[in-house]
Amino acid sequence: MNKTKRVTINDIARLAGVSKSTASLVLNGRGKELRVSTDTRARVMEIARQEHYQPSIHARSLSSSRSNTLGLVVPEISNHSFALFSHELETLCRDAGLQLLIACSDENASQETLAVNNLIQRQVDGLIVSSCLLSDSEYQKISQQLPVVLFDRHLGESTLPLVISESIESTAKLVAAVAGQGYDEFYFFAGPPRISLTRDRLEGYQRGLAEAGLAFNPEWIHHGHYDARSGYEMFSELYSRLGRVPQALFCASGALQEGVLRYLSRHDLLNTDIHLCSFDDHYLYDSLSVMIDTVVQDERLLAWNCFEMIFSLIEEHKTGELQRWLPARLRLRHAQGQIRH
Amino acid sequence: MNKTKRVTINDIARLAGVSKSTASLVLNGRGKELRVSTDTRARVMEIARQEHYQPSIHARSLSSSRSNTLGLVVPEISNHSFALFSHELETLCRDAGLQLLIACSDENASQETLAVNNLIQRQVDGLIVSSCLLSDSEYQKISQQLPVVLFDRHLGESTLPLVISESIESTAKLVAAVAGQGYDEFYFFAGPPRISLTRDRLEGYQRGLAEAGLAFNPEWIHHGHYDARSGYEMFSELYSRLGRVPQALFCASGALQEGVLRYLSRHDLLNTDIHLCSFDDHYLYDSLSVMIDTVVQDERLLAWNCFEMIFSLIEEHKTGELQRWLPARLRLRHAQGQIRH
DNA sequence: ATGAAAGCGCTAACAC
DNA sequence: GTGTTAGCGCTTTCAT
Repeated sequence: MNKTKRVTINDIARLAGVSKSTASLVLNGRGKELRVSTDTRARVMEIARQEHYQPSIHARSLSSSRSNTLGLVVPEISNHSFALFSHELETLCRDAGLQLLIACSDENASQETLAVNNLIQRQVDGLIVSSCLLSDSEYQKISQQLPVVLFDRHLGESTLPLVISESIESTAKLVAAVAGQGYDEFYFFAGPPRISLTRDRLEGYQRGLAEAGLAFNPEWIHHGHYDARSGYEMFSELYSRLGRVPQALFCASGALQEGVLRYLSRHDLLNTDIHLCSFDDHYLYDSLSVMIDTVVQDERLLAWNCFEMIFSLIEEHKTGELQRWLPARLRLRHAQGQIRH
Repeated sequence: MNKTKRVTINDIARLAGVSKSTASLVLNGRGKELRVSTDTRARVMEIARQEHYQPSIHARSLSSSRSNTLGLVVPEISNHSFALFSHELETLCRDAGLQLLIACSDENASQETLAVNNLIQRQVDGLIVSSCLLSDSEYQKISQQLPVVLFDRHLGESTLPLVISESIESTAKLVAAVAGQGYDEFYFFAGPPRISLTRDRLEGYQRGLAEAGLAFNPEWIHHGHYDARSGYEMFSELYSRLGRVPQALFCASGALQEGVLRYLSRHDLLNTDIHLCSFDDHYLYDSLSVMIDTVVQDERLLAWNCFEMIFSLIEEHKTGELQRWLPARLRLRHAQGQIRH
């Protein structure tokens, strides 16, 4: 690697026979309003083009103390919902001339802290986080230094800016719709009990049961982690305890549902009578032999709101409501099937 | 946002009563070998901790002309294979103290160029790209300035470092296995004809047909783009032309297969007699009512090889083979089904 | 064992 | 209209 030396603004200025600052103005497109002559502008631009001048973001960030960079922390980029969200956000950023830095916490608190610190070192202009921490105190502190928007999960009663799908009500509706079909058991798989995500979905689930008039049984509740392995294990354990598949099961996340599906397909259980439902949809669910009723989040809408919020925070615009609960849809495949036939 | 002023190395030095350079040495863990007294070291570290000192990456990159940053360009992060790959690569980078910058080209040449330039401006220490360009000349030029590793797709006969799944042979095997089951038509969906990805898979497909003794018919070949919409449309067009589903169909990518599945499920065609096969696997395929035979790429292996290669290129280690064709597996679900029952 | 000073590439206030 | 200059925060010689 014989890295050829970088072309700097100094080189351009020298070659164009102007000063650094003039070159800087022109190259930043602000030559016009600042009365640089048309000649000079053309000359500088031309030389820059010829020399393939690439401004150094680092030098720029250093002196302007803006990095034109946004940080995103998600639990897992390979989770389909987060992938869709990230993709959308990346597009929005790119169109706005910002670079998105994506980091994964792998659903792990200390890794999350590491990732966040790393992003701060890189002087991101704003931070968007789907956090797996229990308290918002860390982010409360950070948000004194730079705009922070929490998304997907709220941290306790945090007052920080937040974008999230409404989940209690939608879960309740989903669960009520399913429970109303006359089952006498209805299991619930979720991650750690203390995080808000779990609590909300649990609350929705209980409300749903109540609405449908199914008496709640605490033994139906299972807690693990928000990953496929955990879903697999919880189901495995449940299956061997019951000696059969449960009548109905709600998974609080797509990852858990994934684990359950893996178990079912490996054990040739896909055609048994189990009513699955879950938070988070997947396009392939439409093609499954087993039908899954879901709460569908709108990742584009989430991304758009996050972006809009962080952007106005950064630009210090006054902005609307700083905590937004966005609507989620239900996708009831069983019901649809019933109507069809 | 009253951004409280950033804590710099100057502040630390002042508070610790030492000079900038001493502080720098200590904070970079090189205090020991450079004979800074244990006292001083402890004092500096302690103060840095108290003040939550976060070094500025930009300042550091500016003076050291290394950014500890790697750039990744993929067509679509929301594509499951790329998501898995990115996740894996992100983990490897993080563990090595590097930040991964992910950009999407959306399968679009000019967007790809934009993304790459952007990453170069940010002074990435290396670039990993799954390119949708036709020629490698752009990357040939770039690679004179910084290490570039192409992955997932090769550009013509490019001699640039490359990590890719072997696809001709594996496609041939897959297609032969399917075609050997006595169909008399076997369609082929792919993206643009000129890119190597398409050409390889087409070659594999034709070889497979030949092996199975099925005479190739050019009308079976359909070209579109590598996205789900295109798969949907090609299938739609084919279906209405034939007036029925084709007997067998190979999709050259997971995205195309996605589009086909969407069409099938929307038109209630999932239980018809169609033999699907595709490049790229998905865990949910195990749970589908329609069985799909696939070529399975090993994203972890790909990521690991890319990382290893770019890393040694950056560090200027001598390294092994610079073009690696990694093995891909077959996942034959139909055959498995047949064995089972 | 520690400090002073130059310089990385760029921006922006202020001269001229 | 254009140039001068002083930083931005850090690394890295070279002195002491």
